[in-house]
Amino acid sequence: MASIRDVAKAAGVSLGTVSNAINRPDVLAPRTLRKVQKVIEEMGFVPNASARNLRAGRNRVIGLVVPDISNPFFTDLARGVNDAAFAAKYVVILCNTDESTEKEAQYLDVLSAQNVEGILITPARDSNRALASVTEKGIRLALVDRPALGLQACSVAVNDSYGGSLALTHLQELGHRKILLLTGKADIPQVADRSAGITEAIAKLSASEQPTITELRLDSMSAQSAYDAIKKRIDKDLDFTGIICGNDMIALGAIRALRQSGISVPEEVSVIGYDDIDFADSAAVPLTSISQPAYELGYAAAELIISECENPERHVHQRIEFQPRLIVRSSTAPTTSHRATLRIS
Amino acid sequence: MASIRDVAKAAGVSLGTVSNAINRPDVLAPRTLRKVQKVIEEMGFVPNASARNLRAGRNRVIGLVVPDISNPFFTDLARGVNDAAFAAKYVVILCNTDESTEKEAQYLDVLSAQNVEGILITPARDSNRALASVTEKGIRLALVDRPALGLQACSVAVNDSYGGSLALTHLQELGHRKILLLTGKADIPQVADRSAGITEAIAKLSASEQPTITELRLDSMSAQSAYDAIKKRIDKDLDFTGIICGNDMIALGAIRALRQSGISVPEEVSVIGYDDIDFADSAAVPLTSISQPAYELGYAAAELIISECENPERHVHQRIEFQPRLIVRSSTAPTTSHRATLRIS
DNA sequence: AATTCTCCTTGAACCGTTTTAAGCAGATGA
DNA sequence: TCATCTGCTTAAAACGGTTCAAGGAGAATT
Repeated sequence: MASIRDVAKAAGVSLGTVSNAINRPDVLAPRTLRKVQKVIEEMGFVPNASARNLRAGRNRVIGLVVPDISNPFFTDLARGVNDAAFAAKYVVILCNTDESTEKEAQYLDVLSAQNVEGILITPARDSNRALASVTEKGIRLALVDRPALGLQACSVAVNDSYGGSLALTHLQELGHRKILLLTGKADIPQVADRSAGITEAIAKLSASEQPTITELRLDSMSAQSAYDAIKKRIDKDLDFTGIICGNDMIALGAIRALRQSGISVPEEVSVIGYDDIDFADSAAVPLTSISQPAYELGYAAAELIISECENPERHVHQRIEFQPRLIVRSSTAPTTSHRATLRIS
Repeated sequence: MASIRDVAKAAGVSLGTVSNAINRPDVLAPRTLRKVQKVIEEMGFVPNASARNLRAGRNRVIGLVVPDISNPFFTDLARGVNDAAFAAKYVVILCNTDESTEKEAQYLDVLSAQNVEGILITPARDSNRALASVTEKGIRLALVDRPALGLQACSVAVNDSYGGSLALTHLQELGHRKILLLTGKADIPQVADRSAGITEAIAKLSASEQPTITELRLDSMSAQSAYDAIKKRIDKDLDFTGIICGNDMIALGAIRALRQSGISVPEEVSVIGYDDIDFADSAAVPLTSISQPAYELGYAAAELIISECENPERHVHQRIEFQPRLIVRSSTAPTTSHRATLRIS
């Protein structure tokens, strides 16, 4: 392992000159610069990041903390983060919390021990205490897909409330009046915001047009648990004509359960997903879904925190909000009664 | 930012004692230990990883270099790596090469600058030179899903040749004699190995039973490029009854193209994917696929490299090989002639 | 020729840890 | 009482860089 001293000796210059050759090539005489660069090249010298960081207090590392990287939304997000980081010569440490507050706290500790410059996080719940202690250690924070409640930090989000209203309005316009909301735990902020958006959208409708909502909370937002929940529900009677799902995996699981019980989608029940994952298009019933710009979200978040790291004094915290879009495919359709109405008019 | 000195001052002991409290609690007198721990707790002191690493030469960071994290195979793999790393209190830097040798080399540079202890890599092509220079810098290497050609390194892989033969044998037994191989560039090792497995499997058959293979190389192993390729191919005539795909995304794209052209799957053409991604089950036509234990692969690879980092002198390089499995769903079926044959006999 | 300026280069301090040899009590044995 | 031992604690030397004040060599000016 060559050190900067070895290079200096080999090039016949002082250690400081080698450092300059690396970090401020312009202060060196061209001849000296070339000479040093040649030696660096020959020896395959790579500056030790730890030593560098120790002195400079910077290391070009950021942490990304997400609930579940297997979820395509976060996969895309992670790619966005990675690409933005790579472009700025930063590096990303990926952390999976599996929605566990405890694991999140542990990862936060590890990241601050690693001295990362910034952390991009989608907090599973309101983990404000843990987050506050991170900022106290001088680590910059950016909240992803979640507003910064009282925290001095940037945030990047998709308008979940609007997303919820998009889904509801779509089903409502197709004539659905009894809607099942199949979603995750209420303490997940995204879940709460979308519910709020749905409630608001309903409030704006005239009384006669207002659908009734039944909520069903899943412990895990996976296809399997949606499948199980719907299977159980169907045994009783079918008290809904439309389902709004917390994500596309849930929608896929629900559709599988419905079809296996002989209930056709979208003829008997319409199902709308969330996230518009790549496979929504190739699913057994191509999914109507709410599309979120996950990649762009990640890219923007990384740019934000990197710019804060590079320019702390000039930085002002900001909030970037993306708008979700409704993508209509084949898993939603007008209700039979609505079709009849249309025919009459 | 509290340093170890601040803690020492506050606790009224020397700096070395604080260090001992952290790293070798047993050498301290119980009273001293408690006193120091209390101060550490109160000040929220976290040792600086850079300084630590600089001195100790270790930093508990490993790099994971994969072609594309959006590919569910690598997503699962990354989870496995992350979980194993987390269990050992390591941290993972994720790198996406997009199959580009150049980006791979850049990431390798960044990782060695970061002084990572080890790198887990699925090299896009034979990038032996770049890899060799990494090992020269004292960074340990483990190859994922790829044997170590001449490199002193551990490797973890799935038997791709066997996977290829599984796919071929399945279609062959269903009566298919004209098979299209829809896969990626020939210089991707996995692609080459599977082709080899297919060729070997064919060689073992009697001449009359041997199917003929047509190969079609896609530039990108994505659903879209498969869709385009099949669309173009169909305009001519249908000179195959079965397709073996390089991965499930390709299979999904191919199926979409076939069905849009009025060709039914599996009645007219059987399609077999590779990877058995989560969505294979929920696809328009549930996919027959070759399942790879991606999570386990990642977990094993991370364990291997971490054990090497912890115990360099006792470590011996090893190769772990996992076996793929055939998962039969609805996208493959006997050919019409084969069904006839079965009926007669 | 002496002075002033420029432009580069150098040496030394410092970043926050770990580690090791040395030091210092208090206890034990002679 | 003095020497030896034992059990903790401490001071100081790395680790490999960055940075900055100070120095030195030419070139330009007087």
